[in-house]
Amino acid sequence: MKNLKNAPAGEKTALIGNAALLVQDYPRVPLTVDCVIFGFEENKLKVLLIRSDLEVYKGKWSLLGDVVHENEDLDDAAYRVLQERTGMTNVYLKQVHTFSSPHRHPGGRVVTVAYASLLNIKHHELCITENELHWHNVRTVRDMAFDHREIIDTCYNWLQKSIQEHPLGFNLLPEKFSLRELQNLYEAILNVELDRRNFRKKFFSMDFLIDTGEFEEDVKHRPGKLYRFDFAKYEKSKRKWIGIDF
Amino acid sequence: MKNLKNAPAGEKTALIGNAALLVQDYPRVPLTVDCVIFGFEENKLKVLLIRSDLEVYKGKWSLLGDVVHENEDLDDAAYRVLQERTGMTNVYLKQVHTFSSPHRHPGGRVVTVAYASLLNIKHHELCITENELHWHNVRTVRDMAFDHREIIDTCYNWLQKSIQEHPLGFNLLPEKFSLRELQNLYEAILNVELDRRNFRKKFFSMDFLIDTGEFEEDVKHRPGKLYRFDFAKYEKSKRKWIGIDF
DNA sequence: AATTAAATATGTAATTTCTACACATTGTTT
DNA sequence: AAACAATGTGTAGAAATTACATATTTAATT
Repeated sequence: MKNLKNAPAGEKTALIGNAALLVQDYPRVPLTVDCVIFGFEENKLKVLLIRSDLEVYKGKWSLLGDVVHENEDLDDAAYRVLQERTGMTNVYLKQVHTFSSPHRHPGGRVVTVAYASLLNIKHHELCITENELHWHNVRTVRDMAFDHREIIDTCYNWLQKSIQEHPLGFNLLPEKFSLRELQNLYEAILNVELDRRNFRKKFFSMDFLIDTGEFEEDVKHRPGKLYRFDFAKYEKSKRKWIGIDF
Repeated sequence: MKNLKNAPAGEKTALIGNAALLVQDYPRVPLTVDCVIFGFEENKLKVLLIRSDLEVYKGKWSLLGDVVHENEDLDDAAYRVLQERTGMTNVYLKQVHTFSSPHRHPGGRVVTVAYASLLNIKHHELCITENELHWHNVRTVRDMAFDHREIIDTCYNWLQKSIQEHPLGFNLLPEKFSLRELQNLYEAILNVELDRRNFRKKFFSMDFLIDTGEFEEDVKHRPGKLYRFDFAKYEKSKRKWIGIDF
């Protein structure tokens, strides 16, 4: 945050009185946000993409992004993109990483801040009709514009790590869900198979699941119990976790 | 990464042929990097700070930072700052978070990307004489310029989490270290007291410590064995860790 | 109505990891 | 030689993880 040009080493340098003048001379770069919007449907982790509108990326898929406005906080910009594209507010949104490779954008230097957001596909109407807005399989989607495949990979890694430490996954499920749905979610995101019995044991022992007394409907087998996640209890209990392990 | 002004909804929009023209119209912001340089000495976690050279922050402490140059990658910028200030290269450096509050800089909007870096104070001569460059206690240092206290907090949280999952701590120690030094490091960073016997057991069971056959010198008690960390073995063994827990 | 199929629901034993603690060893200092 | 201080090691109980089997409930089938 500081740099004194032409300040001879060792010489006592005067303080800078006018900070605005200093900043005026700083190089400026175009700054954007890109949202990696994760959803969950048909037991697959999905990501929301749109067709690129750049000629050089014709036919390729692109994240939902936009330029950051003057004096706009990055979080605000990300929420704005989300609101504009999905109509949703109050969803989970998290800054993950900033990408700055000088040639990542064919139009010249553009730095972008990647946000991950998780939302329940069912709660969501793809109301915006411009371009083609689609859910894609996170692991298999190819033909991405820019460095967006790399951005998705980074955010997907972040997601895999985070859902093991925080109850983020519930943002991808309906408010009431069966244990099978929960397990499917974890298996899809972590890309592993888990033992059903141990999975249930683990979640019940954490004691954040509330039995709603209701059952699944419209399933062609024995309906499972529906649960809600007790966010209030979780918030109160947040424990500090010490466990060196690598 | 895309936004079409004045595109009537539903209307088929033409592809953009000239990406450079598009980017030309993007708003631009001053972009800096700030390095949170952690060190370890006298069993305390330290952070390297310099006096702010802004009049409004007279007497306050500031992180080591600089503007990002044209077409410069952020990682490169952070390494450059580190090199310029400490003369060190090949040290651990990691992007942690980007801070963008519109009024975080008194000179106007400046977005900064925070990097954390860990280095061994002994390997390091504070050769740069301009301003006052000092190591400060991470948890107690106050009177910080800008939002640098918040940036340090964020990076410190990142560090606490990371040293439990990755062998980063060894970058803060001499190449050969005693188990007591290692434990002191963990206790200082995590701000807890650990059981000596269980700590040793844990590290030995991970099996990444190489007994050098050498012993501490110049200690006024029974010298402890000196170990090295087996980075090569660690790299080969990186295990994928599945453990849902919150 | 009885049978089959499929998924839910639950229990238990063996293993591993974590935790709390006690004692012997080695080198320094008095 | 004795006292001291820190290193080095072991063990028993608790807790968490893992692997695996059987009963239950509902829908679909005969």
